[in-house]
Amino acid sequence: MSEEKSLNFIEEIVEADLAGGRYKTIHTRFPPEPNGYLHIGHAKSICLNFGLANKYGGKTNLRFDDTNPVTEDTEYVDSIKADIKWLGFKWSNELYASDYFNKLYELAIDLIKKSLAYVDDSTSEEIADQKGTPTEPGKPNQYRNRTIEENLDLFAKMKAGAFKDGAKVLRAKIDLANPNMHLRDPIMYRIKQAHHHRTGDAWCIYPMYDFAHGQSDSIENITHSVCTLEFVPHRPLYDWYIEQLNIFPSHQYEFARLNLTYTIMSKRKLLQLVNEKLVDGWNDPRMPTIAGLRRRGYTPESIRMFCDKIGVQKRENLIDLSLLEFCIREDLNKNAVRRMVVLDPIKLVITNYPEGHTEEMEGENNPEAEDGGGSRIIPFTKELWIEREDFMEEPPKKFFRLGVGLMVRLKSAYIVKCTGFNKDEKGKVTEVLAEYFPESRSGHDTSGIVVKGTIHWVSVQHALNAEVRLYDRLFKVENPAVEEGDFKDYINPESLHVIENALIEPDLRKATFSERYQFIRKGYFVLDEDSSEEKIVFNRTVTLKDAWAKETKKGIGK
RNA sequence: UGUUGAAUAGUGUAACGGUAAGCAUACCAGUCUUUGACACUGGUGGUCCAGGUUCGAAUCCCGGUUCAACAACCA
Repeated sequence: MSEEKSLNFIEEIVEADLAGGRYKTIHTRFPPEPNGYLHIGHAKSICLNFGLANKYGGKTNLRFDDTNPVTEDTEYVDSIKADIKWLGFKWSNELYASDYFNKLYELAIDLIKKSLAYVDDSTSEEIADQKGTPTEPGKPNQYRNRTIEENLDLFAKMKAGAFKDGAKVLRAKIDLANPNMHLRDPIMYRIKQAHHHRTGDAWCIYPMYDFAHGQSDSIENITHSVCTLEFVPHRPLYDWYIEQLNIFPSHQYEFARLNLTYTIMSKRKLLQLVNEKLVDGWNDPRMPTIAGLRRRGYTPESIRMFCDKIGVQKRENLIDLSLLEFCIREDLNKNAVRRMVVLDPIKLVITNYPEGHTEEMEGENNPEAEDGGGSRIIPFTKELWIEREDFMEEPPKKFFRLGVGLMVRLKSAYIVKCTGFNKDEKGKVTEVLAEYFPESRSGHDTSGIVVKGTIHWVSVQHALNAEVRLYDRLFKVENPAVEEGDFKDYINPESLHVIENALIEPDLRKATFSERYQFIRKGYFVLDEDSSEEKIVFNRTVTLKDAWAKETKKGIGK
């Protein structure tokens, strides 16, 4: 019945490898460097790596690529683990590149003994100079001819701490004229007198990415080492080390990283936003981090759905934020509890309703659920808060809300007809007057009146206060990464709008962190971690689609 | 001026020499509606360019164009 879903190119490779007997089972890994929080781009990689193993019955390791002690920290290790779990994936082994420091050191010695590595005393500038350019070959220096014995001795001294940072490096002896810059005697080890978050002060030499990653893959018997496109030029080096070392042949495959409109995906830039306090930490709800999306109210299901929809390919891409928004709406429409909240209130007085009387209205929790998701009680009284934008003194045609003479249904309650309004001395409307039709009560409507519009409301007497944070896109341009100048100049100054005193229906007092809410006609919301007994805080995850807003925008355009 | 990779509706992604080039989203129009939501219906819109091979090309070959990555003691 179900349509055959086509495979992505990596799945095709895996199926061919399995079918051809190259491997009996596959083994992938997710290898973050613990120097920042995971973002939605990592989610793509996580879904791919874990998804591959899940689909083909293999395993996925979580391996921290912690070979640079100066940028890494256990705070990041912890957040990364929490985020992967939250996304719904389980790793087979929790491993660290630093687990392999001894092994890697031995492999380096092996290369020295094979005359394939040497200690170089040049400064980083000298090395850069001698490397040439992509169009000009590099030149060897005097250190390239050191004897095996001398190299062995020097490398041992490097490890023992005999030299200062930068004084010497260990380099692979490959080909200074290779058109691929990565093969021009790449650095394998550098000296860093730095404290490592796991190995402490045991080491003062640390392997470079290229001398650690492939070997770590190999040690773990990773069959398919999947990474992003910028590592394509590293692949010959990845293969070279494995071949010269004669170790398990892991293979590297590359896919295009995720780019999303109106945001940035560079860890370096995200860190900058955090450090310069342009956002409220790594988990600011405007951040594209997993922690930020979680706080914003995104669900793991919605992010997985998104990753599934964007596919996996080798071409550069820039995905519409609207696709991510579609995914969360899709999920939340089915699962969010409906509640009424007035963000920008104006009072509605029902002049023919008895003073001091309260009626208990029943409102279904979720019309998308089979049974309506159950229901809750909503108190109805003579004075209600409604949304200021739901009343107009001079309503345009097709305005299905309130204006003198117009009728609407108050959601889950009565139909009312607007009879007038009052203004203050400045001309601002202070209250809207209406009459209700007693026989139009929701569920028992015998009035025969048909209205086009339904609006939400909250009883003045029963409403509670809450802070509501409305989030919008972090940047005002589609692709801040390619704009001229500083990316921070393109931050959207209106990315956060705080409503201090929104009026929420009383049932929301029971709001929980795990529940998701749809504030009827306003959007999807989630309780924020800043909430306390005294103060309720909601974050807007995403708005509802709003055809009327488009309509009015078009009107303005004319 | 080098190497490597990539070009299919606005965006993303299928089609593996034989489909009227499919799907999703976005957009437009309409139906429905006690959420101007959801749901449903219809629509606009595409193979980077030029040659060649072939009965037949998005797909193979050949030029060209455009974009991206690569010259960190970062990963």
